[in-house]
Amino acid sequence: MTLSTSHRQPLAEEVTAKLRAMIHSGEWQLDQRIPAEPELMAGLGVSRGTLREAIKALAHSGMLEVRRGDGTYVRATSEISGAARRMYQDHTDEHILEVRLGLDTQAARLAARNATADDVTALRAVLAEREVAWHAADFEAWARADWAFHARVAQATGNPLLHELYVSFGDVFHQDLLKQQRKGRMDGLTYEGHGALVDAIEAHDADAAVASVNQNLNSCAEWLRA
Amino acid sequence: MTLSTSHRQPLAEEVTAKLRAMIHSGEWQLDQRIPAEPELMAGLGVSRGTLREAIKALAHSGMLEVRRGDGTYVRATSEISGAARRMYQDHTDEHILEVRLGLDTQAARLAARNATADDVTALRAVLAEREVAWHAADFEAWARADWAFHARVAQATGNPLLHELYVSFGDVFHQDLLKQQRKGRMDGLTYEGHGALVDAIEAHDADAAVASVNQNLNSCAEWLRA
DNA sequence: TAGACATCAAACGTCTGATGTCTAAGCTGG
DNA sequence: CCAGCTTAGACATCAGACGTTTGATGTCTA
Repeated sequence: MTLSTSHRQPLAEEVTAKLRAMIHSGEWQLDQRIPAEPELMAGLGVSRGTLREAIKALAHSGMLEVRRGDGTYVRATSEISGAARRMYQDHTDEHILEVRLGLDTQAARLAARNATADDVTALRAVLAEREVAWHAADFEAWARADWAFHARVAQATGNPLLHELYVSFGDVFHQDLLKQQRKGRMDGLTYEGHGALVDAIEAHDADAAVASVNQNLNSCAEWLRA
Repeated sequence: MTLSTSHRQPLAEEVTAKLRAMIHSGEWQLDQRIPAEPELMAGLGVSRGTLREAIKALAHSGMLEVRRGDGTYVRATSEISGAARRMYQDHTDEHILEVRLGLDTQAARLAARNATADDVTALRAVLAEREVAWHAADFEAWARADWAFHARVAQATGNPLLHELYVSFGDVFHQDLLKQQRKGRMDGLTYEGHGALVDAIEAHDADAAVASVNQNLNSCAEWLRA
């Protein structure tokens, strides 16, 4: 804590926090339109200007999209994923994948070092969900479970920052997966490999975990280039 | 502009962009107080509400700090470094270092694959600066050169996203290094190692580059724990 | 003279009301 | 059934006023 903020928090900040909480808690779902300004004014007991400052702040960070004449929509569930959205806009899939590979590798290494038995159990459970969705050809459920697996690995590292990054980037990556599917090029290339990763984590074998991730994502990179 | 803005961009967005440009261009320096709202209103030709929305957006992203009764100050030079500032506030040095290790490793691997002769030349130049600063006991210059080296490695990867991340996080990491120095525990542990990394990059030896980074940052991690 | 206190101007925080502009949906006539 | 028009609702912007906080200045006292 560098600055001792003796000055009390402005009202607009509180309102921003409340709106963020509404989104994060899921009360306002993704892509849903939130109530109009007058209604929110009444509900929160603040003036238009204050409310608009709060909304604009969240809009600027990418969580909300304000459509003039229409309404305001939830576009992301956290600030970081808002940044991720812009990231996706400005960079190619391959470059993003390279950065992800760096994080995935490190996550695998740390998870192998720090994962508990509960972590391993949870990982296998998510993997089972993923398999069920695969066989049911429910692509959306599969993508969700796939990302949940990666996020769970990050959680198993015991590094909250890494976990936060994965959770926050989740909906953007998820959306990207869906986009890939629309290209009609989703064969089962990442179907295997995750099981080996869990085995390596359970055995606390960091090298094997890293190797598993490398193999998995390298093939994914080739697939992107194809 | 990637998104087809069928709807015209709101005025407040334009103002936000102008303010951001003022900061990014260096016209408003770090920690400097920007002109008061009435003055900006006149200069930009917008009403106070519109101006305040723009300011608040930047404040929320961490670039500006608005101090009631005093004025508004520049606190970061980009949105990402604003996010980095908050990241530093919420997580321990060790966890941040773990994430950085993941990125540094990947940067080294990709730089070894993609670096050009010019990249290598530039890297050696930065390293020379760093050494000069070290012998001159100019810690600030050393920290700046050290980070410039890492950023240059990221640039050599040919991955603009990775480069952007390093550049944007620069001032925050730089500040962190200075904080470490204040703890009075800055011995020359990272003095060596970077030379070996450049050699590996020049030889396009990815494994050696990764090994160099691992050794370097692992010792750094131990130093943090000490 | 040095420190504590009172005062003031500047700057941001918030509220209110009015008006402009855009969007999506409903209506209408063919 | 559809194309074009109309309209209600929603956000965008402006203007003015007043409240609250802060930093600086001046003044008084020990």
